[in-house]
Amino acid sequence: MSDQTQDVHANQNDAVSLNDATLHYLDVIYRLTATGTEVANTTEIAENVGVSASGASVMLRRLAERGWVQLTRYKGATLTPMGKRVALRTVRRHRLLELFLHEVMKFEWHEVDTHAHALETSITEAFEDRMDELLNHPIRCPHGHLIPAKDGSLPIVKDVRLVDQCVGTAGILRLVDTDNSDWLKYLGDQGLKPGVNLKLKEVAPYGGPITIETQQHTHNLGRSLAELMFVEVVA
Amino acid sequence: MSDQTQDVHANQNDAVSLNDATLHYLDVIYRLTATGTEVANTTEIAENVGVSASGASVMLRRLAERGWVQLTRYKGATLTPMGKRVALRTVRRHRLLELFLHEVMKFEWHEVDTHAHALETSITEAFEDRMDELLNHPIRCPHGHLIPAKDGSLPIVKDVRLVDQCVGTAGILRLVDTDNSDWLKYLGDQGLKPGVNLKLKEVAPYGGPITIETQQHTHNLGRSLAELMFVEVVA
DNA sequence: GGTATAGTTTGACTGCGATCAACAATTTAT
DNA sequence: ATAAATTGTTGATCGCAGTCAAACTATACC
Repeated sequence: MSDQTQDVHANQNDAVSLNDATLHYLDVIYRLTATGTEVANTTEIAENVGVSASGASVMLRRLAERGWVQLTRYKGATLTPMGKRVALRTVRRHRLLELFLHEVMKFEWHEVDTHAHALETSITEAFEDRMDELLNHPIRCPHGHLIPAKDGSLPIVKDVRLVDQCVGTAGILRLVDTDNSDWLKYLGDQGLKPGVNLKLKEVAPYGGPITIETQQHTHNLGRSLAELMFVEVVA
Repeated sequence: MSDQTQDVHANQNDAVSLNDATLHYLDVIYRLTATGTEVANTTEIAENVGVSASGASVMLRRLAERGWVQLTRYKGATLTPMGKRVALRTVRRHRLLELFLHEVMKFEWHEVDTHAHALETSITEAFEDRMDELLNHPIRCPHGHLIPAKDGSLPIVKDVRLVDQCVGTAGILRLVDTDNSDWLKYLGDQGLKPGVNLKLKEVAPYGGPITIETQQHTHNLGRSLAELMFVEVVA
């Protein structure tokens, strides 16, 4: 309780009044650790934030000192529960923004990530809430990623990896798990966006292409693209 | 052409890639000098930016070194033509955002300034353009301020100060020149927003109140509020 | 098990935008 | 015209987030 206690306390509760850099790092670490991988390593983080590895290293120490991340030297970083709350708030804003940009501002689904990124740390809470209302409390962004609630909770869904299904499975495309603009544009142009009904027709062995069928077309997709797709199986 | 030439050149053309602080100062100086007053003085600027006078003084020197402002020591600052271009771009974004927040996001007219301020330095150019399209290339923000074009030009209008008109003059309210949320709320609640038809009924002498008449009501306004209002006179 | 290599951290330093305290210039009042 | 009050600038210093070069693990290979 010496002299620089003030903003630590302010921050504890509202995930909002943190600076851009902090929010950006926490967001990156969240995304890197959300997918199975237990810890995010320095180089990965540095690349995703867009700074040198040494820069990231320094910043990670700061974030650890402030209680946002759990750091094991020479190993990697994870978010503390507090850090995760903050990150989820940024993720919420990002995904709400993506949907807003798509639905209201009529941007293409492969463009929204960039613009959402520019805005995610600047919008006011009222703006966040207003988007949520306007969009009717949505659950997913245009790519199908889940939108966390303000308390950090995530909706429960039945997404499964398309490439893990057996041939003949039918389902609804729910998520295309990438923010790579080119891939999104390609898939979008083929009509492969969340909501579309599809059936798995063929899976070539040894990482080969897969064949899927929609109402209109049959598509042949390379494995790396196919691996981005998650579906809800329908009986 | 030594070693730190890069961003000076980048900035010269696109008013966009400047940091928040610079944009904020230029915006403030623009607003302070737009209304007749030839130069903006340090204290005024400091107050409007929200920093100490000494902080503003230092920053002003930096802005002068970089060619955005014309500085006369102990006198005050004005924008250079280059600085004015940049400022007008921020003003454009701010006012487009205000209208967007009002029309699309359904914020009240007294709320939009705050939220627009949070966003004005972060939006992408595409977002700016999209707002402009969506709103049909508007000319005024919700309070009636003019929206500069991307080249910095301002539409030509016939706004005149209400308090300078003689009793009996009828006109359309075009501009309420303040961003004070309380005053705006008060006037808005009375229906005194741009677009409304009104007639000047009485002007009390010695800075006393004025009386105006609209379709529905007769309003008595203190001089300071009345002075915010600009009208287009109709014959 | 010792060494090359990839990944990580440290140290010295930079730029930016602030602060406060002290000082200087300008303006106003007597 | 000088003193007092106001306004503006400077100097020292801070915190933040970055850089590069050098030093330091951790691990994988032979």
